[in-house]
Amino acid sequence: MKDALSELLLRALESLRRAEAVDVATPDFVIERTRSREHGDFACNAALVLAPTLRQKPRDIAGEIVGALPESPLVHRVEVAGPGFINFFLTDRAWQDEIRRVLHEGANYGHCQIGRGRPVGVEFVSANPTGPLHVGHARNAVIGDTLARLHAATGWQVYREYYYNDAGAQINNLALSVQARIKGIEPEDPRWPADGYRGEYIRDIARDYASGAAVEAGHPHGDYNREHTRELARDDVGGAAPGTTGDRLPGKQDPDDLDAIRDFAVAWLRREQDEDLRTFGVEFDSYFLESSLYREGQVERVVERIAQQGHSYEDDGALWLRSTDFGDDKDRVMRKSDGAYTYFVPDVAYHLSKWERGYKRAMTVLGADHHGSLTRVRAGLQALEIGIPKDWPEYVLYQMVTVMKGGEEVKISKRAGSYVTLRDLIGMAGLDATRYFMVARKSDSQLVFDIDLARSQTNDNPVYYIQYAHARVCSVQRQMHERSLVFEQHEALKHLDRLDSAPARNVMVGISRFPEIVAAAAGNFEPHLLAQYLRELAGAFHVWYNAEQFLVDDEALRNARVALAYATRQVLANGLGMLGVSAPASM
RNA sequence: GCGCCUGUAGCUCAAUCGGAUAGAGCAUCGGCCUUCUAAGCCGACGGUUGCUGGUUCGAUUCCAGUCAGGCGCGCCA
Repeated sequence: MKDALSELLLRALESLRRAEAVDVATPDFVIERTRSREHGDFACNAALVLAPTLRQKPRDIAGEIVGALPESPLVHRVEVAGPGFINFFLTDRAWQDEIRRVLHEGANYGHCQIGRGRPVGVEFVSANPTGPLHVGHARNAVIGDTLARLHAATGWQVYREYYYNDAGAQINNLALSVQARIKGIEPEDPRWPADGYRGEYIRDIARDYASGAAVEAGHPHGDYNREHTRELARDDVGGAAPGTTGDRLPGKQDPDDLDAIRDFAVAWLRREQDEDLRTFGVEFDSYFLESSLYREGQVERVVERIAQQGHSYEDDGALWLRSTDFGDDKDRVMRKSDGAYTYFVPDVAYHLSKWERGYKRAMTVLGADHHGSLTRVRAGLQALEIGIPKDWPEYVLYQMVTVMKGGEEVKISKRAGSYVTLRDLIGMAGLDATRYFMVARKSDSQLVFDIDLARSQTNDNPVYYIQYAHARVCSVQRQMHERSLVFEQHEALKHLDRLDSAPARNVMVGISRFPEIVAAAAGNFEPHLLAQYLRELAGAFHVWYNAEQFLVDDEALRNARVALAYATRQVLANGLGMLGVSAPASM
């Protein structure tokens, strides 16, 4: 709809330019929905934007533009208002056409081709396989998955990827912790490893290892990026290649075989994370293991390349990245004096891999507590001097989640082992509510997840409000069936002019916003716009539902109303689908 | 000390890359079920957008400063 108006304006400006009334380049105007009906349905600020360069009064310019606008069946009238806005009042026909479009396009309504099939890599969750997923990962998972769905809906070829930090000190720490448990050492024991993981799950892993139980850590689901899958197939963790059914990795029972313990523990935790994510409706196209970067020499390669480009230096026996050349506030160690690499070097190698795999657009969903690594990774990528843009990859930072229960904050601490897991959260709040809450607000504000509130499944919970609207339409459909009323869509669409009430009109206007919302939510990495919008559309529907009876005797009127109800249901279903929230037929 | 994020109604949050009269829900108070699901609807109450300046036709939005909260600043990951 916006596009149609934009087209009209561009034609008006073009004809003015030919008449030499406006001799500047097309201004960077915006067309937006008005807040108030008095100002029409859409407003455009083109005249206000042009005024300074043309050195004319905005209202005069607006008048000229309006005079040059071509006729359109969508536009009822146009007026100049306020300081120089051009306000469009649309015809009833315009809204009715949109309803026809919804019913015609069905599940595709709201989709667009902005992405033009280009590949985009969405990396999210990427939790260390050292413990169960917690509420922070839940927010990450929902934001990432929703962004992935939104990008798919806007015409991008989406690849979901999970990066496993399965190498380094923390994994060693995991192995030592499990080993201690195998040997019956408790965290209070002086022999317990320093900074060992104290969580109960360590005990579970130890028990399974000692009993010789097998663990499968494959990922037998999803559509795989074949080239990448082949690369990962050389992986040695658990012997499992993503995309295969996964190999069974039995515990060796030997308490002194630290390598075996490490592999078993990582596979065990990956399996658990996979299960949780699958339950959560989140799946990945590929899993990338940090260990593969070391094994294939990619980390070395990055360091050498940076050195070749003259962006590193040695000091105190360590190798440093001159990251201050690229906007960091201090230089960073790449290789410690003991020869080990610091964590961000494999991160750079990993992102280099993404670049080489052709992700001209890549986004990483990252908790705000890791935002420091962002500058370092980008600096490292710049230091490679291979033409990677400064702002690549794009990061979606989300602020911390605090969990409230019984009026008290539940501390999240992986080391202490006392934190609310994703599994707990879903168990308490339910899948739909958890997913909805996690994207219902901007990712850059902190989120307080009140477990008591979330589990009280009442009208406090906006997800029910939305689902209820969907279920109500389904109920109307059932009623029609019971009363042997027939809905003929083709016939109904001829009578949409009967939808002349204010509540019905608000529903139509609300529906027509959906494509704009989807495009904005995807383009700005703001999935909360969609969550918010669905609440508003459901609200408009409930108002209309209460204001007018749908199943009336007048057949033409009845069909018109049912058509609008079905269109509403379609948009709610499409939107909920993008959030990964179910759209129940009855409640 | 430096960097990033946040500050909007009693509470939880919106506000479409600077737009016109800042909107919802919850809470409080008052109404609506012989009609398609009352998990709903209608009405009332509720604001100096933390504070002070600046930029301009216009600022919750941008800039500077300031106050408050969160996160991060390691040869940890």
